[in-house]
Amino acid sequence: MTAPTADDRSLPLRERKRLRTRRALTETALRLFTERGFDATTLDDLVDEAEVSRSTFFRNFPAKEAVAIEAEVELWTAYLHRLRDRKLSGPVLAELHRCLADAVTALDPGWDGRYLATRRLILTAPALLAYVDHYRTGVEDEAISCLATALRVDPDDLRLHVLARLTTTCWSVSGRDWVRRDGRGGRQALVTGLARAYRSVPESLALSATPR
Amino acid sequence: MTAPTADDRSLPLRERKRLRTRRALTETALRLFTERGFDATTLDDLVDEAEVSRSTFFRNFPAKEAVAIEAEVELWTAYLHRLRDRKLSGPVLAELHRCLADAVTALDPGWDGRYLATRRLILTAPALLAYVDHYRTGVEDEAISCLATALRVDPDDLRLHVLARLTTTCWSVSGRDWVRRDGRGGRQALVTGLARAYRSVPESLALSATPR
DNA sequence: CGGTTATGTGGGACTGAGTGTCAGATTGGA
DNA sequence: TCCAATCTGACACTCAGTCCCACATAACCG
Repeated sequence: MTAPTADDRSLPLRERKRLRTRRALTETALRLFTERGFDATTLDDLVDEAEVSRSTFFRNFPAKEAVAIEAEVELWTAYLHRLRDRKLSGPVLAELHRCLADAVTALDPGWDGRYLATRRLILTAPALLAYVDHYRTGVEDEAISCLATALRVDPDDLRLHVLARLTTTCWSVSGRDWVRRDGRGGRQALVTGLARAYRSVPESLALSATPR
Repeated sequence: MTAPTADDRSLPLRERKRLRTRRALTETALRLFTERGFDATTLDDLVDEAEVSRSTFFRNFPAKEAVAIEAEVELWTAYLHRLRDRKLSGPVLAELHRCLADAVTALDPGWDGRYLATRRLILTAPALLAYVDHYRTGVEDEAISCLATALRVDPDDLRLHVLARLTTTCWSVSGRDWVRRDGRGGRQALVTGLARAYRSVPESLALSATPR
């Protein structure tokens, strides 16, 4: 489950190079965007600093925004991966929770810092926020199709949509909280917060307004 | 609740003109995008056909995508409007449902056709889909802040996030279904489908996988 | 090992969205 | 009727993203 690193000798040379440039780009991007701002940093600045061509950039990332949210992508990729592999049994919401929590736990040690940087960046750049919103929708769709297959249910079944969105909602709220505390408590605190979020889901439907 | 039309004599002339150009732009846009495709239609094509300048376009819409999803905006604007005005009492999810259903019902008669055209367009243009995803997130955030104020609850309370997202989820599924049937059954069918969606929300949490 | 093929890279030209500015027109008010 | 506020059109500019082609380098095979 560990992501292949650029110096993994088992990979063909070409693949290793690709990973190296990818990593160079994400690192440089996070640094430049943080220092100068997302909008103020042009793609030319970035590829210049990372010493690759614009062509190469677009062969690795579909858009300027994409290189800034690698940490987000790593998380959801791991989540979907687990969801696909897992034999589901029992309440589905709990299964989704488990997949997400496991995914978070297994991410490489440097992820925390990268994710914090990414989230902070997003707070300053509307374009990034829009990009993440749409990206997560894609993740939800993937999750729905996984579930539909695994449970042998119509992909249009509302229940799947609700469950898939609940997962991103729980993440969104607990993740934001974690970032607000600057990641204090580390991975453990994040997982704990996530669990609390999932626990309070059932209360949501019961929420009632008392007219004053 | 009826949107002001371009020939409402009670409005100052300036405002009437503004509405007229807005309407010209949305109508032309929907037509051109449908005929030639969203990507294949340039902004110059559009403003040329609508007989306004590019400057005027960007004074009315923040992006090319925005002019294509006016029907979507009308819906959610009406929803949020009702949500703000309404005195909430009882189960909040039911209240949200009521706001949305009322909003749909009250929209002007031409809305059906415009919305169908918009949704079909979105199926063909990824950029539009991304734009709508992000737009709806904004609506959810607005709804959350409304609810937080009305219920005197922390805006970070997960329950509000869940409720706000459930609303867009229910809409998304029932709306897609309605569009797939080419809007057959009209507004009434849409509202009925929406009600069914809301009804099946509680079952979602209970959904359980039976290992085979 | 040497030669061939496939794949990746850099460079440059091009399109089109979105922004800023400014002079001129149009509206609202006195 | 005249003035001030506001809106419009036109133009120049930046930058993201696409396309294409010559060249290099890795992978494969005899």
